[in-house]
Amino acid sequence: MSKFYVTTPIYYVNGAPHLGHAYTTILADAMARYHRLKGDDVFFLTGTDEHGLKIQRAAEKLGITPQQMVDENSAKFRELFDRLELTHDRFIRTTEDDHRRTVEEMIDRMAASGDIYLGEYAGWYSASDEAYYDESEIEDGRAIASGSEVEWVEEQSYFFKLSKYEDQLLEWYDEAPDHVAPDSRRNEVKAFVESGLRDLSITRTTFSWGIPMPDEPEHVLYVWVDALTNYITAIGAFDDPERFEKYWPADIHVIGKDILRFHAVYWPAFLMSAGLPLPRQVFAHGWWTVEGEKMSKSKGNFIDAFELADAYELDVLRYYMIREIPFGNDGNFSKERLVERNNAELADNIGNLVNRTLSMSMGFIDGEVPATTDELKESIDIELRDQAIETRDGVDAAMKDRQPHRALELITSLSSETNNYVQTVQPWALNKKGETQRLEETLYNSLEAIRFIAVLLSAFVPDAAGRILDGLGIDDELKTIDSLDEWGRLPAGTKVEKPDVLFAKLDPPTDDDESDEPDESPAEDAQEADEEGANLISFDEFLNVEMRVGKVVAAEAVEGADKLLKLSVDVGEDTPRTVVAGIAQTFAPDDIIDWRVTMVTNLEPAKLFGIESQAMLLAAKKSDDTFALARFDDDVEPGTAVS
RNA sequence: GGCUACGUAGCUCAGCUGGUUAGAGCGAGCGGCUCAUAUCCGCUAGGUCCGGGGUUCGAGUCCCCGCGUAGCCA
Repeated sequence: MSKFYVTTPIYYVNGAPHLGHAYTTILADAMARYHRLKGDDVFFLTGTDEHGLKIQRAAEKLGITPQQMVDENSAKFRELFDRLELTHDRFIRTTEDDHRRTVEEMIDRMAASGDIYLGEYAGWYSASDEAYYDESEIEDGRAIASGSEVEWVEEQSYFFKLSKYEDQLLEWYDEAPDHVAPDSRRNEVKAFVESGLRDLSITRTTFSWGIPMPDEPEHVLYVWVDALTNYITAIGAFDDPERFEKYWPADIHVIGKDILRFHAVYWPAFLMSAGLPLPRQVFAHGWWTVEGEKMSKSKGNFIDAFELADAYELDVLRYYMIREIPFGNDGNFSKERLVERNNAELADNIGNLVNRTLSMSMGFIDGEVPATTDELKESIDIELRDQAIETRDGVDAAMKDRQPHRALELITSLSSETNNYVQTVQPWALNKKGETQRLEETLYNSLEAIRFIAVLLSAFVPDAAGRILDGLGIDDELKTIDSLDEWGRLPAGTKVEKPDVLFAKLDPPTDDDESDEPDESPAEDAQEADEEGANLISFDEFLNVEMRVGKVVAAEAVEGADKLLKLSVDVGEDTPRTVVAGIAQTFAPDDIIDWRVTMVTNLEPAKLFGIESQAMLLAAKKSDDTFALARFDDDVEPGTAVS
């Protein structure tokens, strides 16, 4: 019996669990279930990451302790995973005692290797991103990438000698190509390491919510040593050597691509430093978009994991998420696709196969598995058997290759083949003609094929698979992968029973459902219009443009620019706006004083010749390249809205 | 900007180290069966394999250039 240790990332408890959390954990769960089905000794770990400045600040804001806050938020994840019927063996929390001890021991070992030293850290830090930024990544006190505020931080910090492990890491990547997967991720990581590694700051003194550096209580361990170490805490590292040695190294760390570097560079280096074996594989999966759009809070298309679980049967959700995208790729979450897959593959193909076969068994042979002759004689029977065996092997290979989507594809194909078989041998015709022996043979083969399908399916759609197996009335020992070692183990005389509808058909989403979608942003509307090739904007979009009547109170030429005038325009505010307009070749400054003109007042400011223009003047360019302004009569008050 | 991938039928994608008429699923059209969740089965659809150049007896599959898309560059 071999072992299988699979982990998900531990999830940071600063928000509600969403689609992505559900996806990662469901995938890991399917792997865990598959290996249990094979009889492996499985340990499946998930949990929450609970330290850090972001938590500390969020708790302060709410007037509660960090501990209260993480207790509450961690519970949501635990609840979700129960709700999704995930089979983790431990839900770890980084605030647990054994974790603190493990981290301390980890640090001691790294220090003993001479890899930890005290230094000075200075840089631009964003608390909300929990990241430091380079000078070049900052603009106006904000990180360009995320737009979040940064502050200059200088502090003493302990460092880890990451640079020392460059060569060893590169060796590890080459030693087995699947240490980091998929290949594209491995390339990225290699390129990163090859470009040279800097030592890593691993402590902070600017906050206190974390595990203190041993003997240095002023210093708190900063995210990664703390978080990554959870993978060994959970299986008793340093506490329970026997258990640890049984499960470590992990067979696969399933992660999202955003945390690849930490898992494929820092973590192995930490382990090398501590003298521990490296994980068998770090596997980064992709992101889900939602109906073609990147999922984000600001877009309002955020899919809450609980809502997802409310909306669909667990089996359907699991099947869809695993089947839809090749593991490692990005994918698009679409209700329409989910419904399609459910209806075509689960309901019509698999569900109906089970239903029709069991119906015939009930109707033609009294619901009792017939006795079989020893050898299959008909070539079509032999083909079905061979296909079942091949599917079993193919599924196993696909799981080894980390292609769970392929495993599901193969199982569905076997179901198709079985439908085909039934269609060809026509048990209903055999029944009518009274060819009892052949009828029994064909029904037996169909039922046995269904057993293969259901056993293989039980890692992915456990509830439905369980109901099929119950319907076949077989003992537990015939529900394992081992029991698929040969064709024909379904025992004669077993009473079968037709299960309730396995997979209900779903109605395709209607336009009404679409409009139910959380608020669509103007940007999306614009994009849709583009896609349709129409140059039209919606009324809402139009309303986004704020236009007002402006009175020109001053005007002068812009030095060095022969086309520009610098204007002061009263748009009904306390102070006039400065506006730079390209109309100098048509109008002299004095011409336009006191004119009531049309201004766009919510345009983002632009700098022209060093002058910030705070609004835009509307004008028509005539065929002779002179301008005409959109003007109002003098009795219109400055600031009046134009629509 | 540098690096790395990718660009194949309406859609989603397979096509390993170059070799017979480029495949699958879904969708669409036509036909068949009736055990079944109006399910299942069969047939059909002829796509410049992003564009151009090159290597080769032969390239979707290798090389170069261009266009486009994505990811990484603490």
